[in-house]
Amino acid sequence: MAVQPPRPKLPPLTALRAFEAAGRLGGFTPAARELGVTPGAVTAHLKTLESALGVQLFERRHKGVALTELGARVLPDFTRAFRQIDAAVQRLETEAAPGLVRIATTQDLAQLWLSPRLPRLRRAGLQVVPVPVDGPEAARGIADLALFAREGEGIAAPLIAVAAPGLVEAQLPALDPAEALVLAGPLGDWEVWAKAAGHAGFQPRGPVHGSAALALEEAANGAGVLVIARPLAEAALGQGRVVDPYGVTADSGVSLALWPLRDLPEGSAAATVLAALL
Amino acid sequence: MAVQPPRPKLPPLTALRAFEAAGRLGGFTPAARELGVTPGAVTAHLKTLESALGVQLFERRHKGVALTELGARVLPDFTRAFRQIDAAVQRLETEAAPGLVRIATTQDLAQLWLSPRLPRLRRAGLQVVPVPVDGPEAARGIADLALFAREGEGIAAPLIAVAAPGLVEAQLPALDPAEALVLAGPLGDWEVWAKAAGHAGFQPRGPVHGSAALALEEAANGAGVLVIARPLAEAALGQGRVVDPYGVTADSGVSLALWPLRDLPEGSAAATVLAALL
DNA sequence: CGTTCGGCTCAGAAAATCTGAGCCGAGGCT
DNA sequence: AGCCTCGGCTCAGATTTTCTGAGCCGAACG
Repeated sequence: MAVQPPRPKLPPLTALRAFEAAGRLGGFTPAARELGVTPGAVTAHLKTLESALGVQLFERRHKGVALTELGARVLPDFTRAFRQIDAAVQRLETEAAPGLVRIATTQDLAQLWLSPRLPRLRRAGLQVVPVPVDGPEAARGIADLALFAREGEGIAAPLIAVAAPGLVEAQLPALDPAEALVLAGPLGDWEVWAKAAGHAGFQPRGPVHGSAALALEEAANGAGVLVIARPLAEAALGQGRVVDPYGVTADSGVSLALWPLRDLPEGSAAATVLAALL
Repeated sequence: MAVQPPRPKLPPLTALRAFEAAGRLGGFTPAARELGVTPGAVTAHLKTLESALGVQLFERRHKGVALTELGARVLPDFTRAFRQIDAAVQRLETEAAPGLVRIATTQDLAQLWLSPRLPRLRRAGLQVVPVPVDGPEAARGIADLALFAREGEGIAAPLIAVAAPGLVEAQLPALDPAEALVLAGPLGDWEVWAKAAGHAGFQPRGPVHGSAALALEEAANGAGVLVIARPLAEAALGQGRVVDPYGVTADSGVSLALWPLRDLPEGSAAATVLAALL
């Protein structure tokens, strides 16, 4: 008879969303990435949900988690339901701002690859906005297109070395480890490039940058030689801010990929932009 | 190019829920009732949503609001989507606690009408829990059945007058305005009863109670005569705690209604309870 | 046997959400 | 005209939710 505490409430939508993501992706950590929160937050949500319902949704394994039988049974319903919500939101946003195309990408790709290509699209009346996200997983529902580097097919992204024109002058600069600027990540892989250039085992010792834009700026300012994926350096090469003194190209294995994050209606602004950029 | 503030996010689910409810119910106030919050909270949600999207979803009319053309266009998608969520939650809860049946009702009905009937159901292995809510509108999604007084068909709820047995003794108590206990609301309508009893125009002056349980307790303790819907007094009459000294019955126009808040699968615990209580 | 992976816990911080009270304009009523 | 009611708005402040960050722990990997 005890009529529970004051306000009976439905389980919080945000906890349900966490359950859905964790179930679909098979873990709290990937779910956290998708939701743009820390894993601890997901843990907390699931704990809330499970204790509110008095049921276990996940089995805690030594490494990771797995849906319980009950969890697996109800998950598809939630996946469907949230997909519908996302679709409705997408539609609303599209209708709210027709002609606006959001591209989820990294700061670097936005600045060095996308930005130079936008003016032409703008002139065609398409409003394109880069949305900075940590990774493709976090792009769910917040953009129309995704642009990221990834292994496999796409826009080729071979590695080249670049340096300030002033550094080259009459002769090729010697490869000095102390002046070898490093861009972290596969888009700035010195090892691969050095091998292709016949300097296998070369150890760059210059400053390490996380940002391609900054690394490129440094190179343009004469700080040294930088290995970088060509598409990122194209604008700077075109403006003569850097040059490719060695002419050595190496395949990094990754390429730039641009893909739709949802169904793009035929002839929609997003579809047009996608076609124009490829 | 300005890459907006740090974290691009999807519109908060709770604001979307507010939009859906307001759109479906045609106003912020009814939506607030359904969501169990104040109208101000709904106003705020809609403001958030509209400014996040940069779109007007509602036209503000002098009295109330109306969906804009855009709002009306997208509303059905959201209604469908949230219905799916609710259904998924219902299913999850049912699977989490099979045999548990939640009945949304008022404190009074739970205590005076439902409670006496539960032991029999419990003996049949059905776990029935009353969920106290403000009104039927607020019951959405948090219970399986709803039990409320309302105009129209249902379990008849004629008005009778009751008093403590000690008050009656040898003769009928005179109708003393000062000892006429009042239960607020249609389930305690003195005017209707008095007219049926041939005392048209009688003005009760006793204490006014909002709670039927409390009013009945007062009557049982000899505080005076109380007009109340018979179903609420049945248990007390059966125990001899109060008696019906006048034997006058008046139709209040309202009755008790018990109805399902969602599809009840054939043979489910909720369906069984519904059948047993009617 | 050290390292990595993934989840858990806890305290504190930040943000979302809610309330309550009063305001305002329009329409209905007398 | 004057009064009342209705429904939404605003604002400050309170409350609750949600999130982070740092450290812990056990198992699997190599």
